[in-house]
Amino acid sequence: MSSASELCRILTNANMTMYQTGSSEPLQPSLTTVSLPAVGDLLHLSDLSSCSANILAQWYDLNPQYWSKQNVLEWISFHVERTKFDASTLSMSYCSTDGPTLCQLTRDQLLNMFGMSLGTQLYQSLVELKAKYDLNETCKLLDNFLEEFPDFPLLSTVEVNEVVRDTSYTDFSHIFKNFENMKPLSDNGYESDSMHSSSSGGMLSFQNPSSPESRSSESDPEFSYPQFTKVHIKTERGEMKKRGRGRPPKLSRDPKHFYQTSTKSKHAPRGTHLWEFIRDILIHPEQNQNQALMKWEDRREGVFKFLKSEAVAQLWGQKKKNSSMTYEKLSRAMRYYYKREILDRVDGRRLVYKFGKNSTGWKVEEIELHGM
DNA sequence: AACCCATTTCCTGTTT
DNA sequence: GAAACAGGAAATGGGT
Repeated sequence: MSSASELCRILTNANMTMYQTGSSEPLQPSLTTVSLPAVGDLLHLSDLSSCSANILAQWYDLNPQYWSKQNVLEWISFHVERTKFDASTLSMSYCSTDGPTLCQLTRDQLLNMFGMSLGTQLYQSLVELKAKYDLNETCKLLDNFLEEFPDFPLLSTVEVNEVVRDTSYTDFSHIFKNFENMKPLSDNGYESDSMHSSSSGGMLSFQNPSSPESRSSESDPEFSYPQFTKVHIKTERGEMKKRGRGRPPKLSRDPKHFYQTSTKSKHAPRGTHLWEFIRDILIHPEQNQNQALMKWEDRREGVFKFLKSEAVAQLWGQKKKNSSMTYEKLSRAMRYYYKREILDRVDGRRLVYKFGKNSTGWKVEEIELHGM
């Protein structure tokens, strides 16, 4: 195989790995701009960019493909605690499984087994972890390639970041940007199956899940903010001054809960605004686990309706890592879109909205044109 | 650091 | 009366 086709194959595989989910906005870095971190740093980088960097669990440092049953169990336990999932509702019929079997499960299978909330969480985590190790392997291939073809002409177009190759580097932001963009999940978290389905019937066990209460969620920096009630916030702030209107500070900013996060990517995934999230639910209804969350009222006109408003809000909250999202709050954001003409008002019809002239990507022709 | 943007949060009042 | 809708006000947090 020629060096050019070899490089092409490596990058194609990498792209397929990272974009296989058909995200609505796959920010595809071009060959001319992609920054390639040195292989030796890759795992480290993905650790840093992962929100679970502080979890030194064995499973976290291992490709899911190689997980033992115990690793799988630890991983599930971790997510049960993280989502404060009521473990007692889990069916014990899901017997133990090892990593290879787990990796064969489809998203639907996971959702069937663990439900919408935990299932989605597990699926996302699994896809991310798989991608993390797949990316690592891709870079190994690339490093080998670079050694083998040091004078490959296309290399002048590839930006290999020297700062990263230098162990004294300090700034990862540019890499995080790329890595963030390369996230395997579609932004909405209900992407089509990227884990190939196979025979396995999805046998997972939950022998001894630690109860959700047994440990504080502080173990996960990303989910370190406990659920405070309105009362709590009011009391806490009321001592300083009367709780004004507006948004209270996020607890994750509290240093007590925000330890060791200086290396974590500080920005939420970009590129998906609320209206895009809504649009994607509408144009990919098959990705909602047969939940009819929304529907078109008038496809041509862009009129749509929320069927399960709170479920959509929860999904939006999940995406924004905000478990307290509600339809009431989501709808306020929707109403702000009227002024910007991203949405047009639909009077007199509850839960019905209409895309405006400043929204894109929802028209049938657009979708067909761009293969969305 | 300061500013902007896109929300998020809260709230009061109105409509369905 | 409950659920939505409206929209003001203020706050957050990522990005520049």
